Amino acid sequence: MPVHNVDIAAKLDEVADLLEIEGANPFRIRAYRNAARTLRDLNRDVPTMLESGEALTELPGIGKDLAAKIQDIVATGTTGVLEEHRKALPPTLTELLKIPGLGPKRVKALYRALGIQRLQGLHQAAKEGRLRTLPGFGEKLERHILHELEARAGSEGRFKLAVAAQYVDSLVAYLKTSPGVKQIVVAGSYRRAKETVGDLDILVTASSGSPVMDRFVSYGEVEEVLAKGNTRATVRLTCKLQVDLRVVTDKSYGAALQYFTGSKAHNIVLRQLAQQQGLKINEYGVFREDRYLAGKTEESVYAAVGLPWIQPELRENRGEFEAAQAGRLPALVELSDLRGDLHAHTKATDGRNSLKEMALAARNRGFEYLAICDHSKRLAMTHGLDPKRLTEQMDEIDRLNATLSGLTLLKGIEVDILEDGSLDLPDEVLSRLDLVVAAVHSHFDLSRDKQTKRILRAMDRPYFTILAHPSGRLIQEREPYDVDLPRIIRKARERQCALELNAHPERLDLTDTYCQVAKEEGVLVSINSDAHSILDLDNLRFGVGQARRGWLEKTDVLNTRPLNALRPLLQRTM
DNA sequence: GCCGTTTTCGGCCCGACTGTTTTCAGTCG
Repeated sequence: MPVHNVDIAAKLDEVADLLEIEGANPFRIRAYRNAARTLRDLNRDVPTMLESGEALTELPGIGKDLAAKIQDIVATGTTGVLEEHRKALPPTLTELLKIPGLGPKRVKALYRALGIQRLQGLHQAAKEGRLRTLPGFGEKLERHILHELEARAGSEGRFKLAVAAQYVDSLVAYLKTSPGVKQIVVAGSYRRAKETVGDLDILVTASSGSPVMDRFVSYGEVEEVLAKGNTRATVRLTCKLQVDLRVVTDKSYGAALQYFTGSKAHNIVLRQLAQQQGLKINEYGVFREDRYLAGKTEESVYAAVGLPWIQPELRENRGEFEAAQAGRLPALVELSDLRGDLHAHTKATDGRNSLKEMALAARNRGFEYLAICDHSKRLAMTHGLDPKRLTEQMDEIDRLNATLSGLTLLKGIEVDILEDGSLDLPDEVLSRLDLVVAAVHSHFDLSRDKQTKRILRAMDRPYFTILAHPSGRLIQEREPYDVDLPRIIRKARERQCALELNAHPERLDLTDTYCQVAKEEGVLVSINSDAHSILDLDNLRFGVGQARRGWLEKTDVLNTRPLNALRPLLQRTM
């Protein structure tokens, strides 16, 4: 059975979770977490490494013991230590750890005292007011838990785009090797670059008699075949992702692609427009009466109703039809438009790579510049920089810049915005940097008014260039903090500062709709990787997807500027 | 459980905050 690095990492994290609830040695737990992280960040497939005889013990944080366990997982899907601990405790307890406010101790208490094993039981007990009776719990925590549980209802069963992308890539590569296959494309919300996808819709054109359908259902990761006919099959993968495959004719390819890309709201409007012109659009083509008019390409489908082709990311019925009719569709920003990245970390705080490694990786990706923005001292856990260490880093950047060709490192900081809206480092220090990226990492639960004023106050500081991850949300994990973003966007215009679109797949923050607001207000957006390793630099593609959903064009994005045009935009005069 | 040894044992990032307490455990990042 093919096993992906993310799957192995999930098993190791599960061991760590269970050990934590049991109260095991914290360093042992950390060893499992470190190994999981190493595998997630790895740019090679572990099963492939094993096949070619590469030693896993060469990887950081993986010794003899963990290497053997990983081999077990690849071979059998599990390993002894995991099975043991799954017997000792209900394995569903790990679900509870995902609720902010619940750590191992409280989860254990919930289980021991109330017999709570899963989210459903937790919800019930919280509603009945039984949580507050436990030592260490109170009314406030109970309310908080209830709120978190209710906020996440409805998002179950969806996959983050970057996670789905991992499964998609190998499945598509597998299908491509089927005889007779011509075109393969993933449609649906995946193609529209939505931040999460519920299932995958794959379209294939193939010569008649191609065995692609049989190959699809016999893919090694298929857990269950839910339906299988001549032109359509549905399966569920072992990772629980549902995948539809549709085989269509060349003649219908464009119509099917349009139809299955959606969104539903977009397609309804398109079909209405067709109806008004006496046409009918379905997944087979555009028809007048029963006469086929178009459908080979998506362009031909839109052209049949008098519209230019509309980019998939815009297809949400959020004004794209009006823009298309007026000839005002945006020329959406592309990954290749980015000239650099304005937010990356190094080993100095919680990154994995050195300054030099980050610089070389950025240069390899064709960047012109990379801004090093490590954490400030307030984030003690990350070993945040104080003025002295920041100064040392600045000196190191100067030395590196003197020897590097083709890439300029910019001096920056991801400085914490403190509760009162002040910044975690003095102006005198910030003034010596090329840019200041400021971020909220604490006090997420201030009232809307306080949170908004806190950020507005920070934006008034003389050295404030970019507001990092403006809403603070973690997709499917943590709700955004309560803040008046339109007001912050207006402030950004007034103060001539930029907003970040953090491209980390768990953040994608600014969201698409606020990208649109920023664009309307004339506020520049910086698409930043927030890279904590050299591989994270590749996350920019997810940020670009979100930016495109937010209608951003090249000129709306700060880091599409070449360095000489960028520098004046980073300078603040007040 | 890993790592790096003065090679088989000791160190491994820890400070701030919250809600619960009545002096601090648990969680977060």
